[in-house]
Amino acid sequence: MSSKEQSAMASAGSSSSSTEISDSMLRRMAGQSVNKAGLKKDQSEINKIIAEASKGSKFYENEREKDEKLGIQIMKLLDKRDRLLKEGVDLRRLERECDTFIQRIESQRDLSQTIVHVDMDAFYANVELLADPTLEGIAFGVGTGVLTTASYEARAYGVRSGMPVFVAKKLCPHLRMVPATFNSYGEYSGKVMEVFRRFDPNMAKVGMDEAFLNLTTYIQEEREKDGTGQESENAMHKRRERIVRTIRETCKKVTGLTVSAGIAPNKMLAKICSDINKPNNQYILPFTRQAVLDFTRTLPIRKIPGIGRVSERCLEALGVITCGDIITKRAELHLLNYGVIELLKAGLGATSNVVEAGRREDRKSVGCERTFREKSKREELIAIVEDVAEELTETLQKLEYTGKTLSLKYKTHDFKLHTKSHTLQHGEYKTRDSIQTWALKALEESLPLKLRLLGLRVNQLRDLRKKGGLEQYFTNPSHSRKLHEDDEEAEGADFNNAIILDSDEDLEDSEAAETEQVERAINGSPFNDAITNAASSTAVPFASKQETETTHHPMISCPICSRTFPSSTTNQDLNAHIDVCLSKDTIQQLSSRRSSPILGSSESVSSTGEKSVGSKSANKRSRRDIPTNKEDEEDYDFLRPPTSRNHSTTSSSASVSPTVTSSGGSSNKKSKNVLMGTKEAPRNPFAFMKR
DNA sequence: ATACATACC
DNA sequence: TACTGGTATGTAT
Repeated sequence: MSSKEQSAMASAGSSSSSTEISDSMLRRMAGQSVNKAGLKKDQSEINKIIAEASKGSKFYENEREKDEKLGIQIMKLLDKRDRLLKEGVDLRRLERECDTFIQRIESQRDLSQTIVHVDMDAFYANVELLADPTLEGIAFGVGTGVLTTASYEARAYGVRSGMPVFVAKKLCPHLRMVPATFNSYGEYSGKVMEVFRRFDPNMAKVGMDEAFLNLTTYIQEEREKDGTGQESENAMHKRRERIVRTIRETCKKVTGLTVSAGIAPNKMLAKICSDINKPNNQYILPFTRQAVLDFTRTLPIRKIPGIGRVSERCLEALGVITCGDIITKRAELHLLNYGVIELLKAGLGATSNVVEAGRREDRKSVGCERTFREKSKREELIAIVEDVAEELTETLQKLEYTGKTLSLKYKTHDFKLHTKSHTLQHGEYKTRDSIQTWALKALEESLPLKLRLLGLRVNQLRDLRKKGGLEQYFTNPSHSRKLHEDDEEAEGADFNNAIILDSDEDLEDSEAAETEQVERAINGSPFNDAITNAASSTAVPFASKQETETTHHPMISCPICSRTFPSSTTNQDLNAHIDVCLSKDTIQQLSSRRSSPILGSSESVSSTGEKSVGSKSANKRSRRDIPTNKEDEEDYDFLRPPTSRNHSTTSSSASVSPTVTSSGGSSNKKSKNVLMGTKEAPRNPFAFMKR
């Protein structure tokens, strides 16, 4: 048994002598933003204080249980791996399969787009600072009960967003707390987003305080104005840096708030880079394949968006700590069915560079929930559900959606989450009554209960602003429409009327469902072909998409070493070359000699983190403060995880490189991404844990 | 279709 | 004493 397994056993088993807190628990209690943050104090000391402070609480007990379960899952995972290996699975074959994935990913690596991630520094805290200058230089937090943000002075003590106030006070006894004022954040957010839009009208907002920009078009236009022709890579580098500095200075001038930024050829890298020189600074990654690979090789996997605490632990158990390890351990990851392709893309730093504004049609659900002090009286719980239902109804009406399925969520006193949902066959949730009726029924059949949270959410939405019927397919093909254009008077509408008029009816026209089928029909899945080909040991087509689709080169070139071959070269020969090339070049470069464990703490990559959390304050919240300003209308402008989209292809403003379209023509019902991507294998750690 | 888990801001 | 709220997406059944 390896030492890895032993340590997995140790953390899974009963590591609870009454004084000892297991390593994983220490990390778990440290909270989600810990890895992103730079720390002045010794982190392990801080972690101990945090865990010690909440030990014995129901919250802690629940976390400990989850931690234990995870440990067991991880053991099963390792068992499964060992069993498969003992059964003589052909690791070499899996490795070769992965190598064709790598080759494919490399062939589509796109360095032509200038992607920027802009991220406001300690957003809520700095807005509060503007309103109250006495907070200057002071360790303070924003929020009540739980911190949504901590000032940089507070962070020096290990105080983090998402941390309960009482724990934060243990770390920093003189911590001052100020309540959150969400309306003002919305106003400032609107102002900075406006600034960002000047540089990329198609900017993708990510929550209140960050955004992705594609500066490619802006840069090109600026160069045309200058009369600058072709530029050296060095000149481009300087130009990118200068423009981003201008963006940040403009934000500061307009709002008084500081911004940090990351500049890179795709979203994942840009996002990671925006953290490096935080606060109030920027970081640019050179736009070369080599620089990207050097950067990712030692990058801790936890930095990859979508890899959270749980995935981190699973991967760690497999010996995958850095992105470089993903390449080294690719065969094992593939063996365990752990979304290798997505991991490889991240590991190679070749992820999506598509920046587009969120569209209204993208919204999938609308919900509302609240936390309160433990309650178990039937009448009290009913009153809360009624209240939540009322608020949800108003939100739905304001946003102009109805939905087919409704779910009730509740958290018991011991922090266990439960959901119940119901979908209407012939009608839609639309009125307060229709929502309340089912919600109350669902609650009552679960009673008696001791609860601390109740929430309702509507799924399977129908957009009331979108025309139903067939004409939608002929008129405005969804993409070109932007948000602002059609929501002028959204806030002026009178919904009380609607409530009365619709009273209790569920029956609504439900014809708008065909859309998905249309979308499915045009989805191709090039990667499926790759998988199929690899599995049947057929050679992978060698040329990149550009080559196959936009031109007809008589020669085929290796995307790794750029060597060219006559088109008559057989697939077998080509594959042989790939093997050699990959093992020589990419793989050696990527596999860290020995993934140095020092990286985790010596922080070559991160420095400070932040992240505002939450939006509405808990408990008491009048229905009147439903957002009403224009930026709030944009709340559906959320982020798709950068790694879940595929790169290259049209980024709306990409005029620099030729547009590339999907090549694989195969059909795959699961794929959602028209651009090129399939979802690929899932990244969920439990996918490969079953049985 | 439903329930639950993970992740992000 | 004390641990948010809103959204997405994936898996299991």
